[in-house]
Amino acid sequence: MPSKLRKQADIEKKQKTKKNLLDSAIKVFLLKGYHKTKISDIVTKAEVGQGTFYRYFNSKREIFEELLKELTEEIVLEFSSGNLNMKITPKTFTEYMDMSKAAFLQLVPIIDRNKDRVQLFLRDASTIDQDFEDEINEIFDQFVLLAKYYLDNAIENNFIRKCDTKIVAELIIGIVIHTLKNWLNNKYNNLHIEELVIESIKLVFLGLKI
Amino acid sequence: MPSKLRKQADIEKKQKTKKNLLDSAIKVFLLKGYHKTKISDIVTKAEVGQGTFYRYFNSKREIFEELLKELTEEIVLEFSSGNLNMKITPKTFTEYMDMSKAAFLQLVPIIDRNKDRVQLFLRDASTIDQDFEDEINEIFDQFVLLAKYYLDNAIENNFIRKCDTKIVAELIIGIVIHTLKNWLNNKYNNLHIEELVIESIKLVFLGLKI
Amino acid sequence: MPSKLRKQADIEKKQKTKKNLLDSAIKVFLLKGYHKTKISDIVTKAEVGQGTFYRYFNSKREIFEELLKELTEEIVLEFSSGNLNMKITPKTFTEYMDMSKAAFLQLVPIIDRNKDRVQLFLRDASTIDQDFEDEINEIFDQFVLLAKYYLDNAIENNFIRKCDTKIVAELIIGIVIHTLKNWLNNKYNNLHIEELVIESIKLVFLGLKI
Amino acid sequence: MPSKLRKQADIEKKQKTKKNLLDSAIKVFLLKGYHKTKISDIVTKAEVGQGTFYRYFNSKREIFEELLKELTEEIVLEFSSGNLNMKITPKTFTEYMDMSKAAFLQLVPIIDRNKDRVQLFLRDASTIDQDFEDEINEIFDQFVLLAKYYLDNAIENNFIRKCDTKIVAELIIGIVIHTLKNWLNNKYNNLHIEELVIESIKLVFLGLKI
DNA sequence: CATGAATGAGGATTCATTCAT
DNA sequence: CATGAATGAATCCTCATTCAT
Repeated sequence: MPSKLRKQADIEKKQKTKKNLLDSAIKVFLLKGYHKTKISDIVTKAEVGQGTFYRYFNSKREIFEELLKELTEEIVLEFSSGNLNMKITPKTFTEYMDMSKAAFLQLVPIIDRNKDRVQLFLRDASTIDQDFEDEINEIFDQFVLLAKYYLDNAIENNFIRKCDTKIVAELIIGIVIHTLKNWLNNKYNNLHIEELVIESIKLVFLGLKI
Repeated sequence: MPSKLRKQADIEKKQKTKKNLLDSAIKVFLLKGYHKTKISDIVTKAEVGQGTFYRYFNSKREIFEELLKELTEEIVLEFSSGNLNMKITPKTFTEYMDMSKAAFLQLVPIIDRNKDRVQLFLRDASTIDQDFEDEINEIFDQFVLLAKYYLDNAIENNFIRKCDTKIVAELIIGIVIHTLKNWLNNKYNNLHIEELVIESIKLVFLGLKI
Repeated sequence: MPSKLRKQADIEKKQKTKKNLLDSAIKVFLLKGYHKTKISDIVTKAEVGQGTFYRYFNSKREIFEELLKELTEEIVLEFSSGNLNMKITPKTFTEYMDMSKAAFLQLVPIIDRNKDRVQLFLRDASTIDQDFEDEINEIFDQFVLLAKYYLDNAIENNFIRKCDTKIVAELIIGIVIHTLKNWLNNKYNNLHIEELVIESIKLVFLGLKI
Repeated sequence: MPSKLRKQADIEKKQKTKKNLLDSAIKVFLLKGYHKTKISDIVTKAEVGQGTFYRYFNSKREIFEELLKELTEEIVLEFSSGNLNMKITPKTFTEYMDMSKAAFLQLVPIIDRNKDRVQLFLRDASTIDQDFEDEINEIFDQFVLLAKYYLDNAIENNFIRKCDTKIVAELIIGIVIHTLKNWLNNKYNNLHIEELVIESIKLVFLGLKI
């Protein structure tokens, strides 16, 4: 009986169509911006019928939501996998600095795999509605909290000078996000992101003092 | 003849109406976001007829453009007035740091006077169209260039360590903008912006080293 | 007391303003067509305020009506003055033909004085509303009736061949109007209207036969 | 798979809807005039939604344009099919006259099939914009050129008297168009168009001479 | 399940007309 | 009397969404 195979094929086809729509959506969103993008732009890009869109998503907002969800899930996964946690307890200022560098560099592959999405969310998400703005801010805040936790820890262990760790954590995340945006906008044309990370870490840890 | 007085009165009335529309627009934009704002929202807020809007602006984009223009003009004025330039040549690292602090603090009143606009542009301008995104980036770039100029100068005079001044300038502006956004979003509820500036400068100049 | 003089001056000024508006209106109507013309176009051309228009006319239709009235009155005057009537009873076919030629040539100066109006009415009047279409047709019909009267007369006197004078009268007026339109559109660039009249009369009276 | 049949059915449906809109448009245009007609009048007549109009046409002007295009194409087809050319070389003045009569009579069925359109264009087209006025004039000019060609030919063969063929051709077309307008306006209530053609030809060829 | 024609509510835009100065 | 700023009704036009095939 082919019915089972048929069903399997159907499911695969459906998943393919959905992925096709998601991929098309992100391309168009990125090019025209979320607000200027029409459903018809997405289905034209995906080369499917207008009605097909509504078999998979209820609205433009929903497909955007799903795009964001995929990204945040990947980040959360990376977080919860413990990859971002310090595995070795640093013993010196330099070790602590190197470890921080390593922590940021671990995020690079995720961002590299999701360049389009990251760029889209950094630009458009906060202008859609309050819920999205909140969600974006929550993600940022998590990074801030993580950074603060490290900073507090480092001060306790006397690796770094005393400071208002809440503010400094925000400043660090501020650097990261702005740098990321510039990099995604190809502002540092021939520069590898690793170099940016290294220079950032050096600035934060060593400052500009000779 | 009263014709001249009449005309004068008319001109003042027109300017008042236009200002009313601009003020109303910024309030509504800020509350609902540029994209969700309808012309009818603006005229309702301004308590004028729908047609009145079109006597002064051709579209929603145009009124936004004018709001941006007013802000950039004020900034450019501040720039060109030389207020942002170093007046005293610093002689030591500390003098240089203090001077930088002072430079940033000079921007604070402009931002304070234009809180709404600044917040609006940082959030919405880049999502309207490419032209706006470019314009915003151009403004940022000017600050980056200024920062780079100072950095180059400081390195030449041996006040600070050698570094890739282009990147570091971007990092500094990144800190500033992100901090600004957070502050405008009332993230640092009870914190004075001066404290943020001071902490930022300290981070950039001294790093986290003990 | 200057009050009387003042009043006189006021009246003259009013007449001047009204004439200014009428002249401006016809120019704009001719250029953009009645329907595409806005009141604002007319007052801009006349260099008066928007409100001034409404001191003299209640609507766009009314100013058009007045323009038409002036023309029809002039034509009616010419008619009633008897200028268009045969003064001499023709005695031969040739005399009759010459007389007809003269009758048409008498209309030339009126048309020449009112070129703009004639062109405007021939093009736009019938598209404004039924009343205007009727009025235009009535004018045409009067000419047709006149022509028919002459034709009947001529047949009775054995100057011309028998024919359906209603139809032929219409045909003759058709020739005249179409020729007029072409001439007003500068289709016969270097041709004097007299030549057109002569050729027309020749065609109607003599046909193409050798 | 039914996809092909489906598509076929869709295409037919679309064509039907479009035709429905075109038919409705012409009816409303004719009744209210082009300028007084609103898009909503057309869709109400066609009994479709407002948005449906915009699936097929971008504006009122565009649907009018398409109506005109259909008519001109039919005329051009008739022209190029050679039906309007002389098939038999006339040998006498009478033969030439009969042939001319036949030529005009050949146009009658086209006009009869397209009464509405012809009437619409003769009345409204020239009041829409310059482009339309030009297009209309071009069509008239083609007929003038054809008439002139015949006249030149006839003079060469000594069938008719010498004359300014350009002017006379214009005069003839003027007769035709004016007559046509009157006929379409039901001015000759009980008169068959053939009678009009015959009387016109007689006038042009034989004149009024006995 | 896929399709795309049809829909109409929502929002933008125009312009004749009013009226306070 | 002249003015032109203000008005809002009228109309255009878009596009997310539905639904019959």
